Amino acid sequence: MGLRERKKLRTRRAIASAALRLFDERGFEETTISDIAAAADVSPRTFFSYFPSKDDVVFAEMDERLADIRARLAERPSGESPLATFRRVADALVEAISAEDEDGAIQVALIRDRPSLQAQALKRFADAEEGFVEVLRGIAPDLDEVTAATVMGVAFGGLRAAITYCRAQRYDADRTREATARALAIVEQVLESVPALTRPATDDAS
Amino acid sequence: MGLRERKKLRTRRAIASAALRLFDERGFEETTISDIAAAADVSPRTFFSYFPSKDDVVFAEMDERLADIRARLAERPSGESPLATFRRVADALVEAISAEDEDGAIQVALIRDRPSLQAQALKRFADAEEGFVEVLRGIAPDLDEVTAATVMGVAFGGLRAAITYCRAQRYDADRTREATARALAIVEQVLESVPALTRPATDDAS
DNA sequence: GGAAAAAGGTGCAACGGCTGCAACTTCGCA
DNA sequence: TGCGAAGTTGCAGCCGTTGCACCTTTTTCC
Repeated sequence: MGLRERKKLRTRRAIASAALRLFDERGFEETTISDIAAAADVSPRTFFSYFPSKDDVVFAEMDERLADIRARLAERPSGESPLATFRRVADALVEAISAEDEDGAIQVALIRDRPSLQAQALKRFADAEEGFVEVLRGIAPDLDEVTAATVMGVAFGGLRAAITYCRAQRYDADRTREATARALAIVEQVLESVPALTRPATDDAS
Repeated sequence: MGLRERKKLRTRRAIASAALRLFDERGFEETTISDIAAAADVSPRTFFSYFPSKDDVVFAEMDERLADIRARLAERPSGESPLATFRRVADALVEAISAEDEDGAIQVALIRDRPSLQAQALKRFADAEEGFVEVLRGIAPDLDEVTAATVMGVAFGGLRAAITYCRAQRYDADRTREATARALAIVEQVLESVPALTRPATDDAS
């Protein structure tokens, strides 16, 4: 990784953390792009070469983790059942959004309190779901498409609802893990009733 | 209903349909608030006393129907089981978003093709779900909260995924109804396995 | 090591969504 | 008929966002 890329990453992080800090101190709407740029020591114009919008900077970290998960979804051990794959992805998702550090906590509060950010968080979750549906279609091509979409909607819907609940209740990371584990137990019970999901996968190399 | 209110409603409809028509003709981003205002014969400033944002005009009709559904959710026949209530709400939801008229079709296409509008549609769906969770808490106070949220997430998640699929596939209203019926069958099978939902409701008058 | 090319940063100007404010007009009611 | 409330409008302004042209830094290739 060259000097250029390292510097870019550092700048990106600087902008994101400056933004989070300012959002926390004086509020999201009360912070302008100029403020963020000044705090991160770049020009306002430069902000937009790192993030496409002010909202997106809130999701900077989450997007990195989601990209990771998506990438790792491809490296599925051949023959693994869809259910097992889902379990892995679900665990990773829960970890991806558990706010351990200070920036994470600010981000969670921001999203919880702002409807427009909530909407964008939901969209990201839906996109993750869609990615999983694609994988599932590859694994179980005999499964009817509406059924596949519905079953994944059920799975991700349950998980999402549990996470949203934990956030609304201001659960910490530990209690969140505990609650989502219970939610996943319910969801998995559902998934186990779909035969196509528990089979070890046909594994055509499509 | 006085002259005043009738006139307001007429203006609201005029703005909404002018907007949809313009979005269809020249595109969403290419249409400005001024354009819409001119087409609806009001001042640009007035637009914002009817809709809080340009995006919201796309959801004008949907929001009316969702408000209806929410209102009717309160008039639940006493003793009806949560599952039966869900069925009613789900049917109403599917109807609420089935695009029968031309404006509806434009609206559906707009949302399908624009990520930011998709996000807002998801938010509306999530809000409907939340309303249902509140009702469920009233009906079945003995049901654990995480479980209640998860189960409703499962139900609405499945329904939402099916609807999204139909839209992506450009299904017409009939095929959408057929596909969502299948999705609902899957979802209801899940809900039937939760004892608290099939009981005719405790009906404390909370 | 140095020149050319590529990539990144910056300032400027502009557009458009959105808001507060202060008139002005219209409507409902007594 | 006249008064107060509600609705409409224009204005000025903030801010997010973008295209463009110019400059600086890094990389690449000889």
